[in-house]
Parts: sequence; structure tokens; C-alpha cells
Amino acid sequence: MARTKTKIPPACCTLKIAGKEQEQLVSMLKALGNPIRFEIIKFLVTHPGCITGDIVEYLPIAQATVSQHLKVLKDAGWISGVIEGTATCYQLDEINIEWFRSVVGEIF
Amino acid sequence: MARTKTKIPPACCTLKIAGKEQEQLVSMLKALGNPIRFEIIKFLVTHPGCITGDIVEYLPIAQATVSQHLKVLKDAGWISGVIEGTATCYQLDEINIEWFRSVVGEIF
DNA sequence: CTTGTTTATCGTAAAATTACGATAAACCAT
DNA sequence: ATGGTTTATCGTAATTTTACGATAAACAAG
Repeated sequence: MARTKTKIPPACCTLKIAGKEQEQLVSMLKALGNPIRFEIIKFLVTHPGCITGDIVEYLPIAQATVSQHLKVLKDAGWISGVIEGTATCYQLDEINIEWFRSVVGEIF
Repeated sequence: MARTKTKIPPACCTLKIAGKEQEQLVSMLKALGNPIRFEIIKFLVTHPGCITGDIVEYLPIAQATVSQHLKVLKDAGWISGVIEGTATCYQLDEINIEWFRSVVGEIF
């Protein structure tokens, strides 16, 4: 019974996204919306191709936790890892990042 | 003793943000990195100034939960609410959204 | 003043996230 | 082969998030 609809002004901006693309965007937002993971991305900007151990050295958290965060960032599409011998070299996934930036730029 | 530093290629992009601004950005990313809250923002784009009840009607979750999500979005700076009698009218916080968009645009 | 409407908050349960140590797998060097 | 590195994964504890019903506050209408 409650039907107190308010008058609807014109939209101030657009947000044309849905389905799989929206899921991907939300996943990237969620992954980056964590202080530690944001720091990892910051570190990777200035240290592209560095290995897990470098990030572990840099951060005040355990190696297992760093590895877990790297997995979240990888699954969300922020980074990619290349196995080099016993180490893994990480770098930003520039394709996905470009997509993220363009979507955010278009959307709001 | 472990010091396996890899050679550092030039940075592919910039990420000049720190301190309070970084906290604000991470907070906004985290808030939007949730499917329900993303839907709320989408709804507010096409229904600016609508009241809580409209959002509750639209979403498949309880009123208390919607109110909680609205609080998260408000605290993060995505929206603002104006009390109008017994109802609360919500709209996008265009200033903060513009800031978010420009920061994301500059950063990556 | 009483009744109905709207929304935020409280208390709480369930689920997800975050953190760690321990371990195993994969590789390199000797 | 053996021993030393590096990293992902497992198991698990602690914390945070998400969800709900119930309740209270604030207001409008009669």
C-alpha cells in the first residue's frame, strides 16, 4: 500500500552497465577497496615484474597473507603473474586496468 | 639474506596518492565493491531524490539492511541524504563522485 | 492526543574476509 | 641426490561484513 513515490528529476550522470561486465567491475572495485591490496598495486606501479618476496619484504604482513592478497588481485584482473624458476614475477594487467579506467570514466 | 631483487623496468602508469586521500579513495572503492550497493547507486542515477522506501521496494532485501547499506555509501561519500518530513531523500554526491572519477582517471 | 508512516538503530546470527603458522611443491645450486 | 629458496595452499582463529527482526524516534494526518 505504501506508494510514496517522489517525482523523478533528470539523471545527473549515466551508469549503463549490467550483467557480466557489472560483475567484473564490482569485483575489481572490491579487490582494490582494501588498504593492503591498494598498497600492493602502488608498489607494482613502481616495481613492475618484481617477485612475491619483494612485496613480502615491503609489507608488514606474513608471506601467506601476501600470497592470498595477490590471488585476489589476480582473480579480479588487476595483476598477472609469470612463474620464473621458483619465483613468480607480478605485474599490472594493463589491459584490464585500461578497461576499468575507461568504464569508470564513462559511467559517472 | 634473501635479496633476490629483480631489475626494475620503467613504470607503466602513475599512482601518486597517499595518506588521507588514499584512505578516502579506498573507502569509496570498498563501498562500491558490493553488488547490492552498486545496484543502489545505479538506482539513484535514474531516481535522484528518491526515498529509502523506494529503494527498499526495488531491492530484494530487508529495510534494515538497505538502511545499513545507505549508511555505508553515505559515510564513503557516494551519496547524501536530506530528511524530508518522516522520509529521507537520497541523491548522488556529485562533488565526491567527480573527485573519484578524476582521481581514477589520473591514476592509472 | 492517537494512529499510521517512515526510517535509523540495536541486538544478534550467519557468512565472508583477513591473518597466521605449517606444510608441500617446484626449482636451483652444489 | 641433498640442501636451500621461493611461493602457493591448507587448516584455523579472529575479525568484519551482511542480513534480519524488533524497536524507537520523528513526523503527518485525523
